[in-house]
Amino acid sequence: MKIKYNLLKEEKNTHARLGTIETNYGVFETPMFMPVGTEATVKTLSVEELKDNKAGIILANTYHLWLRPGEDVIAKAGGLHQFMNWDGPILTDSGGFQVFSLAKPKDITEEGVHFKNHLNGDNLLLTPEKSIEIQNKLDSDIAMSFDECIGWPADYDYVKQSVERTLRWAKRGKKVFNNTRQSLFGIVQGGEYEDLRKMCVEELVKIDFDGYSIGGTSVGEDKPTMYKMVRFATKYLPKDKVRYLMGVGDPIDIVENVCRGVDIFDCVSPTRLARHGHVLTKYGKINIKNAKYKEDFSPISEECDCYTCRSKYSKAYIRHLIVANETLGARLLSIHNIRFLIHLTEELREAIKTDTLLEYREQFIKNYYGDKGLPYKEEMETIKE
RNA sequence: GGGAGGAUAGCGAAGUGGUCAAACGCGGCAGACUGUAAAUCUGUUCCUUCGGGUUCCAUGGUUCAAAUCCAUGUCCUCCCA
Repeated sequence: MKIKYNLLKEEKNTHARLGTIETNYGVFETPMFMPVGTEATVKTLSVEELKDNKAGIILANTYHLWLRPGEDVIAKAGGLHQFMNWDGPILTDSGGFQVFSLAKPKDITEEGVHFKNHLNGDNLLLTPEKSIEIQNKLDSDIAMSFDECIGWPADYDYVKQSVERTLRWAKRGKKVFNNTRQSLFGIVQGGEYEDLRKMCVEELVKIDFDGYSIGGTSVGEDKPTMYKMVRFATKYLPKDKVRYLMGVGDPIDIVENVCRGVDIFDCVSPTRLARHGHVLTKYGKINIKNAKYKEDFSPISEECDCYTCRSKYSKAYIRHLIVANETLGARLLSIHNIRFLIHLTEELREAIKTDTLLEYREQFIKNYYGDKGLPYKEEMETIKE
């Protein structure tokens, strides 16, 4: 069956929504943070650890799995869930982000995108049809349309023609889509231009997708610009479908964008930061490699319920592991950071239930940024309007 | 006892008359990272009141100028007895 989004409640003072999503592999609540497992693994974590972290859904990447091990291998294994031993929901990204991170402007044509295989240099062509065909075989719960993710800043004319092409690609993908167990999402592009975001939403809704995501953010823009882009999309998106903000996972961005009506987030940052020794805490991000933690034998957080903190692994020990380049360090911090973001979404859900989201936001900012204050000028208008 | 080669910043190691406060690597200290070509990348690492000061085993010497040449000493490595 296709996924089913149930809107349970809208928060009184913001655009935040409480909901659930039913899938073939269980139900999860939204807002939700989705850990990224590009290569069919959330780096360093076992599926048991993901469950323990209460991950409702995870993400894998079409581009990477296409190159290695190949979608046919995964189909033979019985699909991605079987292959990676994960019995929860999976969303596959289409390869659209790799258009931004790997392709050059000249590689992007109406037909699709020419890549150099980053593993062996082969010339490859990924098209909207090919992306969907691969995702159908991977048998994820949610497939994404193949889009052009563009950087920021980008001028209006370029964004306009790019959005129009992304819409044509979305149509082409939908046309060949043929997996009845799977849902297909459309991606809202349009840069920072409200009329383009609006037009994109309207055209996507005409095509009719099972859910909608917001793309083209966290590509170099400042935070107020990102929040504006998000609001230019959520403002026009249908309320009965889920909204997924792609690639966003800075804690403050999750709080701000939940306030603006986003239901799902994904981001590589908790795992990447973990591998580099950065730790998310209620009182801000810390770099555990700093010399001041050398003899700090206390856990990262007394309040955190993640495996790492529950087990009382000390900062000094984790620091040692990271400095010594031991994989356990990356794993303990990945567990903690992912749990931190998922726990954050749990608290946001509570605040939505009790209509106290603005208060929660204010307290969160106070704790997380302390005296430094917000890293941007407050932009309350886009929460309210 | 004889011979040969060495001693350079926390460590390893370039440099063998001026362009040297001294390449590079490691280690140290810090920073970045947002749909993962990312266990990656960047900065910094003698002292400083940022004017400058003091360095290349030690001492003495040659020279306008020495990490670099000469003498002596100390220590290290290898070879022969």
